[in-house]
Amino acid sequence: MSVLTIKDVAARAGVSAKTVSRVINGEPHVRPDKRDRVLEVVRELDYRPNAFARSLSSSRSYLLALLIDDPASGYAADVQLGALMRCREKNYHLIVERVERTADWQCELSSSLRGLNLDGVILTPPLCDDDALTTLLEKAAIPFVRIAPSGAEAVSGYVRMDDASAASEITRHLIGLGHSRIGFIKGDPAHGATATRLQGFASEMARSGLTIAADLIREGDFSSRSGFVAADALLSLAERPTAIFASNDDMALGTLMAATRRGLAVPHTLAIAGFDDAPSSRVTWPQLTTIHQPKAAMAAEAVDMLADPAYRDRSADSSYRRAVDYRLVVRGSTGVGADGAPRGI
Amino acid sequence: MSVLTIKDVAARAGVSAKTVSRVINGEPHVRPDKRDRVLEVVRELDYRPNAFARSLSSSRSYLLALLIDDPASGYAADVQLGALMRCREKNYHLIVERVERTADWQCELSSSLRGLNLDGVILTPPLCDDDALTTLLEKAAIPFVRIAPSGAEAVSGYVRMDDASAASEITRHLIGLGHSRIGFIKGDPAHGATATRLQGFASEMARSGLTIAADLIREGDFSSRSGFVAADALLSLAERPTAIFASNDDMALGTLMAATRRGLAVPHTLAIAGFDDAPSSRVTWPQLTTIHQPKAAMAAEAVDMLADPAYRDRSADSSYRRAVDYRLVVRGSTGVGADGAPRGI
DNA sequence: TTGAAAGCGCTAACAG
DNA sequence: CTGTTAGCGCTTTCAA
Repeated sequence: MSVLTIKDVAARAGVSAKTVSRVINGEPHVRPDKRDRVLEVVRELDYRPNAFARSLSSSRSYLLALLIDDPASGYAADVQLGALMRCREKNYHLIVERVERTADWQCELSSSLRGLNLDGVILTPPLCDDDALTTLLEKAAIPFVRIAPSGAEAVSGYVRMDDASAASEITRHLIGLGHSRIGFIKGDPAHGATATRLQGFASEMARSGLTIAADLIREGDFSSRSGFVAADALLSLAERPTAIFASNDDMALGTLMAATRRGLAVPHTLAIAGFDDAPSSRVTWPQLTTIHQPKAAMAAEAVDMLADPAYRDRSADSSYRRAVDYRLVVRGSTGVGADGAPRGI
Repeated sequence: MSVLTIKDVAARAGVSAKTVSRVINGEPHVRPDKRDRVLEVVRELDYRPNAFARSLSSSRSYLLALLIDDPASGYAADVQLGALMRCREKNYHLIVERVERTADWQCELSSSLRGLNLDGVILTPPLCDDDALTTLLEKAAIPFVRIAPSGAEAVSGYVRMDDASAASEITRHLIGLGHSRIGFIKGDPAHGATATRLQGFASEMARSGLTIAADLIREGDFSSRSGFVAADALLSLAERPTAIFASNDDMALGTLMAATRRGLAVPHTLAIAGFDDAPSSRVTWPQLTTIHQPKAAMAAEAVDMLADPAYRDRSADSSYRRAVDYRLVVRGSTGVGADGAPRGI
């Protein structure tokens, strides 16, 4: 069952294999009539070039890898979707790998990726802030782009959002609603966004002349479970907050659970705000007020960078550092309609 | 910066390239001392065989593709995770592709996959029941395994669960709780599971001598939004159900939203059951009673099948048809603890 | 048990 | 503008 090769096409079209190659790759210097003839045969025979042969002889593999810490998170799903669609458009393929923090993850990952001749790697949080990982990729000379990194400007291209401003904006929204005792639930310390979001919250509180009681800031790890625990502690305070800003949606859902279990009306007795606009932010009643982060668009930009041949040499160029816009999404967990019922649906 | 090749290793170890190849691939007929020496050099040089060269000359690519209809769903995420981990174990790579129902998806998909020399493809619902797709793969001679297909036994290997029995079991649970007016929300008609789950529900109702009023069965499409709409209609019935069985968790969440919005106490006034044990089934209060489906394990089995060289020729063997066990998970949306509060956390 | 030779299907480099 | 010649790095044959 030998497969159709470039030679078959060449023979049929009455040209050399190289000419077929030129046509397929859109190279110039082919006479229009020959080009047309080749394309015709390609269609006729339904020929597809073998990706392996192609990348063995050229330097490009048309293969990107998406490295993910927690593939089950809604965040990862959105990023993946964005990358997937852009890869499809550009005729790239996407290999997804989970990076587990086992004893020798570096070795495993390295052996996994190095044989692959990848055109590039996309790093999602918190991997984008892992020095060991970025060093590894640099050593292996594999181009990479970071999504939502928190520091290390010059390391590589990246796509990020201004988390601090976004956190400030959602805080301002809560303050504008009349809240002054606002609880805050922090995320996983391994994520750069954890510090940035807290900072955005704190600076906005300060700007509004509000002080933050120390016991209103709680630890979390971005899981809904941790949000539940933190919120439960906040809600059992003698003087409990009238609003809680959980620094991602999963923890905001945990907060909503804790409130519902105690029979507190949301948003009337307790307002809740999240961050990320995860799919799950829309599956509760009330729905969550949150910050929309264009995760899919960010991933698509990352693909664009890696697909750009110039990126390989100029990955630290400022043109490969992009900031995308966020958007405050006000829903029922903080908002009330004219009828006094939570906004939504 | 030419990369390390098998020749470098051969030279260093004082053997031929072929011997190195034998060692790497675990072939027999190599003297132990030579084998050890080669392995030593491999470690020393940190050599990784080039995956492209390997698959160009052999028939295997160590590449599997996971085809997904809706990558944003919790279902897809779980399946992907399971496949990912098993691939890692077996030194396979996983390419994820979204299959969009555009005009010429077949052509796109075909060109996307055919050049890749895939060792196999994993089909998730509802793609596993798409005849056009399975035919396409058969024609291209690409082995595939279906996850949770609803029919076509002989088409390929598969891993499935007994959805009908599971639906019966959860229905029995509701009946055992004293419910007799039970609403049912159907899923997307394109999914085979939609019919099977309804059938399991209906047969258990019949077995218990209960009749199902026609207006208690509602259409949905597996989205939480559709669950909300269907549940809202059920709850506005003059004689509303005391329990609702939504045939997946997303729709059960929509049901919970509708109930909460109306101020109905769950599970006291309305019991809710879902199906799938999606991550989101645990982020509400109360948490959802559901059927646990071992999605990750199913995906892992699929990988095992495709990695088995014998599968290529005997994909229809009965040994490649597996059924996995489900498990009823009772949580707060139907269960009440000793204190009268919903079970959970 | 080992190695030499001959490709896998494609593209880079060079001629024409 | 077009074709020829060499490989890319590995595995397959087959002979030793």
